[in-house]
Amino acid sequence: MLISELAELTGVSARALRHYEECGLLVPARNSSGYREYSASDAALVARIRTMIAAGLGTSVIRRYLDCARTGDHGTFLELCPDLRAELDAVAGRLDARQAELREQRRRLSALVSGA
Amino acid sequence: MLISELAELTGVSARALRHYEECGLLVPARNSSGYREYSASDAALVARIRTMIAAGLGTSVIRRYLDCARTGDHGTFLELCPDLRAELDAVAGRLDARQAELREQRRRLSALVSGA
DNA sequence: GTAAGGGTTCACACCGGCGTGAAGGTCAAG
DNA sequence: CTTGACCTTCACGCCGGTGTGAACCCTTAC
Repeated sequence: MLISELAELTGVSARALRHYEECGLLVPARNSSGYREYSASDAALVARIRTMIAAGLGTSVIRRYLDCARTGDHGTFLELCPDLRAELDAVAGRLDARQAELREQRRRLSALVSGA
Repeated sequence: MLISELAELTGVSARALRHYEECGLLVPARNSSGYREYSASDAALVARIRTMIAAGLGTSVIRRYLDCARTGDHGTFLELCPDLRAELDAVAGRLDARQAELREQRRRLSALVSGA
């Protein structure tokens, strides 16, 4: 299918799909006219990518994640990529830090509004 | 005092002080050579600005906040600027929303790490 | 032939506080 | 006069997923 079809099917913009290709997340075949030709299974891949983006992962981490998944289809593939595990932990740490930071900001803001 | 003195006194970089001037937060006098000339009371103002930045306020909101404070030195000046109150509430809302979003991201990430 | 509606590849805009040069003026000290 | 440590005003870089044109090619229908 062409890019606009996959876009409508997944609810992701064509621009985003091209972006995913730029990042090496989802590289479709090309037909004789140079048009991107997606397979039916790509819709599921897009869904996985969206989930990971929604989890706060950057495209570079997602790429490594997907590479892990591709090379380790059998069993718990995460064990095959210890670096990835560390990377995910790092992301989690950053999320937690940002969360704590936001809590602190919120506290200061409340102090300003009430006590100003 | 000159900019580097205020910078050292407050622990804020000279670049940041120039940035605050750009944003209209702290506009110092100039001496005959064009050098910024800060007054002693500016140190306290810088501290207030830092507090507000730490509370998640952007420079434009801080500017309005300071203008309010300047025009309403007597009494509870926040009442003089109902728009400002609304703006602070809006900022608080955005902080809360971002916080909820981060919590959701964190949840999804945990699901990915454990359940992948 | 041509208009319409796909597709393609750049490449800038965003958001924002500040780091970080670059190019050049000012001034006290040697 | 010169060195050096200040100061000044630009102005780009960051961080990154995506919106939004611009300029141009493919294909189908009239």
